[in-house]
Amino acid sequence: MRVRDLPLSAALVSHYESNGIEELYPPQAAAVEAGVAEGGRVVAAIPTASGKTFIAELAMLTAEGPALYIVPLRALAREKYETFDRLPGVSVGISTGDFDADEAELGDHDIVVATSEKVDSAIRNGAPWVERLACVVVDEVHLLGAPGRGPTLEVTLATLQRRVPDLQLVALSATVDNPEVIADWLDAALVESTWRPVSLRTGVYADETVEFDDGTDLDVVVPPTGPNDDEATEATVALVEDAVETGGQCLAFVRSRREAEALADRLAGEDLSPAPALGDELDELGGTATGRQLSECARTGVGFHHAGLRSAHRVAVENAFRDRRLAVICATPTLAAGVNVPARRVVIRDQKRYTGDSMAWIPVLDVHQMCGRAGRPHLDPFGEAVLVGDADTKAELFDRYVTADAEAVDSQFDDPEALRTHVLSVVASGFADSLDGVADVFSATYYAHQNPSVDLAELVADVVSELEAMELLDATGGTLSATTLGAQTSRQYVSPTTGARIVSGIRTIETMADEHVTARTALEIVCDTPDMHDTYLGNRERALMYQYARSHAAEFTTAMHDADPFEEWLTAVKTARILHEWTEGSDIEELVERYRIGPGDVESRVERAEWLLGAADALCAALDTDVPEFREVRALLSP
DNA sequence: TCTCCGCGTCTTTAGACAGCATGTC
DNA sequence: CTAAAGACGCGGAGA
Repeated sequence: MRVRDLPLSAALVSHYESNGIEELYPPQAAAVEAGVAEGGRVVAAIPTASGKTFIAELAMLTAEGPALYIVPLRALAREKYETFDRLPGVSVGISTGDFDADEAELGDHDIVVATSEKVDSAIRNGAPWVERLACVVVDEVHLLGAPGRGPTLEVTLATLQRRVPDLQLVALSATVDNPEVIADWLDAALVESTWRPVSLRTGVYADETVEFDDGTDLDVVVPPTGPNDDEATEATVALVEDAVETGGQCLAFVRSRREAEALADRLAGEDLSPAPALGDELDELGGTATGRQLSECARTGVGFHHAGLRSAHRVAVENAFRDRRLAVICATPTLAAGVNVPARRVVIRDQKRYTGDSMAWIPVLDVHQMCGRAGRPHLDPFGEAVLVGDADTKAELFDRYVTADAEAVDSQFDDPEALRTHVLSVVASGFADSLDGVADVFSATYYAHQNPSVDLAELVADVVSELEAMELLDATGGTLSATTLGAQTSRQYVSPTTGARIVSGIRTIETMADEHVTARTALEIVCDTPDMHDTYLGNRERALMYQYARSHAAEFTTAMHDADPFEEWLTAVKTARILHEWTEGSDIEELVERYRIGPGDVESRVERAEWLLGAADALCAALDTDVPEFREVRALLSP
C-alpha cells in the first residue's frame, strides 16, 4: 500500500514522499485496512518506531472535524506539536499546564495536542471545543494501568465517548499482554504487530559474551577487573565502547541518579568522542555542581540524564544526542518513556530497582520500552539491546525479559484517592447528581469493563460519604451537589485530600495571632498535601529539621505533637523550608548544596507550589476569607 | 606523627500531570 | 516473594 493511494491531499502526499515515506509499513497498512482513514476506531499495539505517528496523522487528517492528540508528558506534547506543525496546511494548537495557550482559540485548530490531565480539566470546566471533536488519538494508552494517572485517562476517555457520540477513537499502545481488552472496551479494531523497520536483537551479557535472541553472539573483551571494580559496570563500559567504536551511539540505563552520574564519569575517562564546544554550551546554561559535572562529561562525548537535572539541561542532552554530538547517555528510566532518543545500542546494567521497601525487578514493559530505543530508522542497520547479567542470572534474565511478554494493563480506578477525585469531579461538573447517575458515568470506564460484577453504585456510595465528611459534597435529599469548596477543589484540579487539607489550614490560620501567620505558614500547608512531592529527609538532617520545626512551631498550622505521621510532616517542613529560602533569594546552587536535592527537584517543587498556592487562594475566596500570604508567597516564587 | 588501607556500619535509593478571573489597553 | 551499592568512620599498620 502506498501513501499516494490514501485519501490525502496532494500537498500532504508530497510532504510524506519528500520525507521518504512512500510505502506503508505493514502495521500502518493493517491500520488502514482496519479503517483508520475512514473514521474507524482502532487500537494499535505495536512497537516504538514502527510508525505510530503516521497512523495517528492519518486518522486526524482524514477525520471530518478537529482532532485531539492526548499524550502523557509535556515534553512529548511539545515534540508532537512540532511534528504535526510541519504538515502542510494543518493548523496545530498545544495545551499543557506549563504552556500558556489561549484557550479561546483552541477550537480553531485542526489538531490540538494536550496532556491527559489538561483534557480532563478542560472537560470538567466545560471547554466548548471538546464537543466539536471528530477524532481523538491517545498515545501510550497502556498508561491506563499506571497507578495515580491511569484513572484520569480512563475517566477522560469514558466521558469523551459519552459527550461526543460519533467520535473516532484511535489508541496507540506499547505491546502489552491484553490489548484486546482495551480494544474491546473502546469498541475498536485491534491491530497487533511486533514488526519493526529496523531489526532489533535483544540479548543477555555474561562472561564476555552477549547471547542474542536471534541465535547470534557478540564477544566483548572486558579488561580484568581490579578489587574495586564492579563487574557489571566494567562490562557496561566495554559494551558502550564497542558500540561507539563501530560508529554507533549508545544509551546505558542504570538504577539511580547517582549511578548515572558515576557511570558517566567512568566513561568520560575513556575519551570516546570529544566535543569540547558542547561542554562550553552546557556551561552557559548556568552553574550548579551537577551542571558543571555534566559539561565536563560532555566534553568527552558522554552525557547523563535524570529528573534531578534542570529541564534546560535535559533538553540540551537530548538534542546533543540526536545531533550525534554525544556518543553516550547514562540515564535513569526517564529516557525510556520520554521523547524520541534512539540509539544503536541500549545497555541495561541494572534490572532491579528499590521500590520503597525492597529491591524489585523492573516491570517487563519498562525494560521493553528501554530496549525499544535501540535502532534509529534510516541511520542504523540494526538495533541491539543488551541486559548485563552474569553466569548466575543469565537464564533468568532471558526468561524474564527477552522471551517474556509484557504485563497486562489493569485498571487502577478503585484506588480510594482516584475514586474521590473522580466522584467529586463528575458531580461538580454537573454530569450526575445521584449515586446511580455517577455509577452510570463510571459504567463506561475501563475499570467497569474489566470488573463487570462490581456494583458501582455501592462503590460510589462509600466515597460520597467520605466527600461529605470533607465538606466537598452535599447529599441531602438524595441529590448530590458539590459545595462551594468542592466545586473550587475540582476546578483548581487539586485532589480532594489536598482541598480538605488546605481548608483545615485556612481555618487554623483564622485562630492564630496575626504575627504568627507568615510565608512559612502558607508553605507548610501547601507542602503538607499529597499534591506536593515529598523531599527526601536524610537521617543527618533530621535533627536540624526538627530544631527548625520547633523554632517556628508557632507559625505552623500543625502542632508538632499532633503531626501524624510525624516523619511525613517533617518532610513537608523540609520542602517548605527549601521553598521559603528560595523566596528569600537563595539560588538553586545553594539549595542543592544545603539540602542535597537535584536542581531539577527545586525547579519542579517551585512549579507545584505556585499551582497549589493559587488553589489555596481560590479556596480562601470560597470560604469567604482572605489570607494574603498565599498570594504574596506565590508572587515571590516566580521572580 | 601522618597517611593510607581494610573493614564494618550507615545511608540512600525513578519519575512528574494539573488553575483562574476580571478589567484594561 | 525480594536489597544492594556507595559513603563514611574507625582503628591499626606502615612510612
